Amino acid sequence: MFVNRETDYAIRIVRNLSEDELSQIDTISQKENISVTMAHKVARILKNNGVINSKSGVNGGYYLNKPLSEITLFDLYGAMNASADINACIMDEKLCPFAKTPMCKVHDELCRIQDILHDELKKKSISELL
Amino acid sequence: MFVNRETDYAIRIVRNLSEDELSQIDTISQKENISVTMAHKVARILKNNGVINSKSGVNGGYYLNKPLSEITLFDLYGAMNASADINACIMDEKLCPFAKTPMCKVHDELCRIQDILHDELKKKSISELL
DNA sequence: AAAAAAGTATACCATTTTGGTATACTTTAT
DNA sequence: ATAAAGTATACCAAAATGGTATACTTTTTT
Repeated sequence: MFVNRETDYAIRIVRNLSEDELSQIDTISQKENISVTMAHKVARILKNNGVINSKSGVNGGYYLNKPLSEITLFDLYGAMNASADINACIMDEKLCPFAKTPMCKVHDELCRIQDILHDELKKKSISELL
Repeated sequence: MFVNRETDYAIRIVRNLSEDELSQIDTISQKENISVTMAHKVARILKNNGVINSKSGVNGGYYLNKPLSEITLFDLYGAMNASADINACIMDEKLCPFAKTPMCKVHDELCRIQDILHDELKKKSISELL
């Protein structure tokens, strides 16, 4: 599946955050029906990849550094997945016997479709998914 | 990866077939740099899913029932993958806690993007990838 | 200082998917 | 009969997926 479970959870967690207040994982996990341990895991990954921020301790929680309207599906996809490429030959040309000489039409076409897909993921901000 | 190795092989195998002549796996596997056992495996899957046809025995081989220009990337993707859905919540609404009541914007948006992706896969015929 | 709330880190687990190979057929033209 | 070609089944190792468990550290409040 292109969008795996953790990426799905990431979207639903982030749409509960804002710049001006701290939100707790416990609350979000209830609201979005995600197990609390899984929600912790996903939030930590998002933080380690710079998509969200946090404050530890009592009254702590997660928050955003920029408005929700400036975070896209592509940002979340990138944070949760090793690669956003749709085919291995795009990521690693060694896998494509025709990458260079003279040229692989399959590779070209998949690149084109990937661009369209990425554009769509970039177009949509998470604030539009509330 | 959205397009896995076997699906990639499927595209490169099919683009070597035609309606009017029989092509042998051995030849194709050399031409496309795919191991002969893997090429056999993929060809068999394609045949079992009705995308290509074959004739056994000496001078046998694989062939097409309709022109290459009428076979799309979507056809091959469908034959090689259990589902063409980009998110589990699209395939199985039980996985989406908000599928129905009242409605999940994430689900809706992913459906929209999936439609765009599928349209692109349907637009392109394999004859354009020679 | 102690307790409580909240995030952080690491590690582990079972299951499924992926990518691939091996072996042994069956079918058909020569 | 033989050889060429597709067909079927089964197996395998490695990686990805989806998830849990345990044990921190950090910070506020009392």
